[in-house]
Amino acid sequence: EKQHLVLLQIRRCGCPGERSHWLVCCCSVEAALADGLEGLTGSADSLLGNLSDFPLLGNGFPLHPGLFIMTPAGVFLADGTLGGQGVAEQQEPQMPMDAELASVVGNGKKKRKRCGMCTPCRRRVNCEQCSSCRNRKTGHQICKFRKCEELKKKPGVEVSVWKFTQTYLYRR
DNA sequence: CGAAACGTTAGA
DNA sequence: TCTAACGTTTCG
Ligand SMILES: [Zn+2]
Ligand SMILES: [Zn+2]
Repeated sequence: EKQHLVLLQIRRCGCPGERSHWLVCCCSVEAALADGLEGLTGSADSLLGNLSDFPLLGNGFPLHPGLFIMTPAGVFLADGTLGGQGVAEQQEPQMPMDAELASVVGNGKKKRKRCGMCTPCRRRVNCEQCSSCRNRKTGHQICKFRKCEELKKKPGVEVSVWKFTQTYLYRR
């Protein structure tokens, strides 16, 4: 099924030495309404249907469909999906990062929490013999027998593809 | 590379 | 304010 998102801000990504791409910040309709974002009052339906709710869309951002790559660090427009519309000249490279943008971008870097369900998580006593236990003062690591199986995995960059249409994004 | 040390942050 | 412990940096 489709999941609609409210577009908060679009700006050029400031990655040094990289080809430029767009950073698209969005949030759920519910979150936008709860926050009372300027210009975003009313029902979800009216939000999604009205281009004037997204002023940045009228500021040179290409409206035709493109592919977006969602990562914990933000939403990126895949290279080569714009069909050469002079993207590079359309916006200042550095816009001030407001709180909204920072929270969206920062989500990917938040500290992960133990799952609480795996066998190590359910263990409640430190063994006091593993290297983590013995080295607790300087190591700051949980007992090796209590280390969550999920946290042992790489921070796993979850990437999914989103489709862009006139005024909203939806997940395929 | 893995392990240790360090810096940091979420929660109590 | 303190503790636990994740993420990052440094070490071997
Ligand atoms: Zn232990
Ligand atoms: Zn776990």
